[in-house]
This record gives sequence, C-alpha cells and structure tokens, in this order.
Amino acid sequence: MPKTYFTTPIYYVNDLPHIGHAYTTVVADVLARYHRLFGDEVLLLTGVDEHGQKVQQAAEKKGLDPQKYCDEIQLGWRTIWEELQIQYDIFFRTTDAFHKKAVQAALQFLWDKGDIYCKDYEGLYSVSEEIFYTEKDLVDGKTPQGNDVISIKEKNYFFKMSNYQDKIIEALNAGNFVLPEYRKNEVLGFLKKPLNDLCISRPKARLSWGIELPFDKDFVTYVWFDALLNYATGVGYQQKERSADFEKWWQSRSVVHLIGKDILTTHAVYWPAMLMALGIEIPKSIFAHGWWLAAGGEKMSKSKGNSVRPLDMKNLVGVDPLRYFLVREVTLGNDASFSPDLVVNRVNAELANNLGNLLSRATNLIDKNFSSIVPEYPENLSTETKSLLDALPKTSKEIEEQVRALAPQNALQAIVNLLNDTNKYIGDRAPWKQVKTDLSAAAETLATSLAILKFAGIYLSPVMPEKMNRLLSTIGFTGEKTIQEALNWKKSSSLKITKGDPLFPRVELIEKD
RNA sequence: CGCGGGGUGGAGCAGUCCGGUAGCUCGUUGGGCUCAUAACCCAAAGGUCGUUGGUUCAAAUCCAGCCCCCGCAACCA
Repeated sequence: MPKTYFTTPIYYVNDLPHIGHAYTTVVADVLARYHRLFGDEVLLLTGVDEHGQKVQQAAEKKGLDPQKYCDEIQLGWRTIWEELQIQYDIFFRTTDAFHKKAVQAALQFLWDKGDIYCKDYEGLYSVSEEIFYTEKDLVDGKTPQGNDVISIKEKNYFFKMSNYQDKIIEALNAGNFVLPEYRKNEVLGFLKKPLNDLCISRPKARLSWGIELPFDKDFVTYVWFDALLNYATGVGYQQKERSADFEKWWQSRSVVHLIGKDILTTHAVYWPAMLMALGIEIPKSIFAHGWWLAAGGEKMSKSKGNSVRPLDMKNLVGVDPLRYFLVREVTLGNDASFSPDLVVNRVNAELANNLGNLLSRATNLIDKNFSSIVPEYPENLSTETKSLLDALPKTSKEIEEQVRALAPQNALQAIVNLLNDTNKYIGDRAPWKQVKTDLSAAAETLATSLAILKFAGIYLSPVMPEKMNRLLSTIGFTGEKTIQEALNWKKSSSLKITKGDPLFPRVELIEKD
C-alpha cells in the first residue's frame, strides 16, 4: 500500500497564527485526506517549536516558568487547527521528553563522528536585543532598531555542513527532492557558493531555554537540531521502542514536507545535510508554496495594515469555503492575491451557484415529483446520460493524478467542470417538463444528477469535510465515503432526500466606502 | 552584471518544460429557461500574450538583449 508522511513546519509557539500558517496546514490536511481517500496509508504531523529566546522572554515577562507558559499557549494552536478542521495524527511539541533525548542522542552521534566542532565566534552583538548582527545588517553602525553593538568573542559549536554540499547538490539533481522545479533551481543557485558551517549552539548564559548539548552542559542546542529534527523524532527516530515506526515512515522515504518558500533554504540545504551526517534517509519531497499577497500584490504586514486574518474570513464565509478557497484559488507553489472579494467571488461562483444550487434544484425536483425518493434508472440510458456517467471514472482518475502531482487546484477544477456539465445536462433535459410527458426520462435525469452529487460529495470531503457530510446526508447517503461508492452511480437510486436550507448560501460583501 | 519569480482581453489567473488557429473564472452586452440559492443555459464584444531582434513553414511557448514589478540575500507559512 502506498504511504505518505506529510508534515507542516512546526510553528513557533509564541507567534500568532496568521494566514500563512493556516494555509500550509490546510493544504497539508487536504492532501492527507485525499491520500486517505485513495486508500493510502497516511500520517500527518504538525506542531509547535517551543524553545528559544522569545519564549524565554515572554515567559519571564509573565512571571511564568517557560514550560508552563508553553503548555498554555500551545493550546491556542490546537484550537485553531480544530476550528479549521485539521485532522492531524501527531501534534508535535519540542519540549516532549522523548524529543529531547533523541536530539541529544543525535548530537552525541555527530560529536563522536567528528561532524561537530567547537570554535570561537567573533561577532557584533547587541546587548539590549541579545542578538548577533553582521556588518550588512547594520544601519549606520547601529542595529535596525537603533541600538549599539559591541564586538564580542564567544565559544560555540558548529556543524560541518560544508562537508555535505556536493551530496546535497546530487540529491537535488536526482529528481523531485525539491518542488516546484523552479524552487529546485533556486536552491541549486544558492549552492553555487561555498556553504558555511552552521552554528548550532548558544551559551546558556544567553539562552537557557533549550535542549542541553550532551557533550557540554554550558550550552543548549540552537534551533536547527531541535526544530528540524522533529520530523524524524516524531516518527520514532532514536527511540528503540519505536524503531518499527521509524523504519516504516522515515526510512522508506515517504516523507513530504510542506513549507512556505521563506524557509526553503533551511529545509532544502541544512536539513538534508543534517540527515546525511546522521546517516538516515532524506525526505522524498520538499514542496515550497508561495505567499498570499494583499490586493495589489503587496506583501501582507501588520504595519501596512493590509493583512487579512484567516479567521475573519472564516466568519465571513465559513470554515469549509475558506479551505476550498485556499486550495482552489492558486496554483500550488505560486504567490496569489488574497482579498475578501476574491474569496466571496470564488465561493459564490463555484460553491453557491454551481454546487449548492445544483443540489437545490435536483433535490427539489425529486421532492416534488418522486416523494423524496431518488427514482430508478430506466432500462436503457440516453447518450447524454451515458456520457455524463462516463465522466465519473475519468474525473476520478484526474483527481487522483492531480493530487498526487501536488496540484490539488486542478483536481478541484475537474470537479467543478463535472458539476458545470451536470447543470447543463439538467437544463438541456428539463426534468420539470419531462415529469409531465415522460416520467422515466425525468427519473433518469434526476437519478443521474444525484449520482454526480454523491460523487462530488465524496470527492470534495477532503476539502470541505463538514459541508460534504451535510450534502451527503441531504441526499440520504449513509455509506462509506470511498472511491467505489463515489463511482457506483447505480446506487444513487432509492436514496431518501431531505430538503433543507441552501448548503452554500450566497455571500454578499457589504461595501465599506 | 548577487539569486529567484512575474509582466497574457476591464479584474484575477492557466497555458511556456515537449513551438502548430490564445483558454478559464469574474465582470459587461444580448438572448433562453423558469426546477433552483436574482440561480441555471446559450451567444457576443473585448488581448498584435512587457519590449526589440533572432531561429523556424510556424513562437505566448525556443535563443539573445532591453524595460518594468515583486520577493529573497542564510532562524517571518
């Protein structure tokens, strides 16, 4: 059985969730749900990165122990994902005991192997901000915030990332390691310059909230070996009792990392270097998606006042339509514009007018003319009906191909096309007239329409789980949501319809002039 | 000469890898239908595909140069 292990980045626990976090996570969830529908074995990991200076400071400010502080704020992330219908298998926290032990084991391994070394690092340091700066970051000799810097010397530990440059290039050239293709080229471009080694430690004097280096208790490990390693420790790396899990999910190279384009270098360069050093498999693919830009193509930012909060959109159109929009609107990988009217347009056109209205007209006709029971197909089907039903297996195949190619937007396009054709089919056959002249022709039209709705209901559930449950229950479908059921058009007959309110009410955007 | 992405009808995008009558959604105009969520169906108008040159029987698509926009330049999806 094919298997895929999807991951989102683990988000910095102290951040406030914004559209970007929501986007990555929704896409990962949608892909994972589709793969489950295809019958694959699937694992979805998301989580939070809880170590680091910002957390330490925020906890101090609140007078809390950092762990306690994390315990509290990580709940916010879980709540968001619950609201957005994210069906994750693993919610990862970098403060979990097993992770700390595994990270230390990995570090010890590299230390023993000689891939980690110690040296003095001299740099420009801002005491008030507690951050190192490089020359080019400085503005008139001061930090961007206008603070003074001093030159200090500090002992630190470094990972010999430069040793793996050639092997990383090799991995990149080997195939679909970094996607889309143009991102791969970007990374290859980056790797034309010699790679530096990576500073992986912080003296406890400066940062204590982290995982202690096993070979020097005065230091904690800095972000990389802590945060990136989560993908592997999450499925059992360096845990004897979970070695079977690790073999199954990690060593089989079934990992697909979904990330934003901003963290491409860390995932496409640092991460494989670390894995190569550790002697374990690299991921199957790293897919970097684009950004949501504010109307006009500008980057969203709080300071510009043009950011759109995902939860505002949730309130406007609902969770499922928001998920649909995020997946449908953009070619995965590209940047795209995000604005309320784009959301509303898309939702009205494809969900309200096309799918929702199709459901209404079909169920209404069945309710009025067939006492709410989907009628039987006649013995011989017309050519229009046959060609529409023939589209089911074709569409099914198309959806699977597109999702596996990480182009879910095209899978949704295929479903929209099918629904369009069905609206057309109903218009052409005019069942409201057929019922007066040829009841069996009307029966054929309506049973066929319901077969399509059942198909759409099943094939759209990965994107809109709640709404599709409602659609399926409206048409009286209680079976398993499987591909076999989606394709079994004959079984649309005899379903019992329950008429209800519009599934996707049109959304009116109030102009705020 | 740092790196990458983009410039396609009014708006938002696909198509560019593997050249062959320019496509989708929204909007506009006209018509149809009246089962349905003022929805659905049909038709029309609207683009010399940033620009210049080259290759070719043929270029949005390949090659070269130029212009403009946007990111990135090593811890913000």
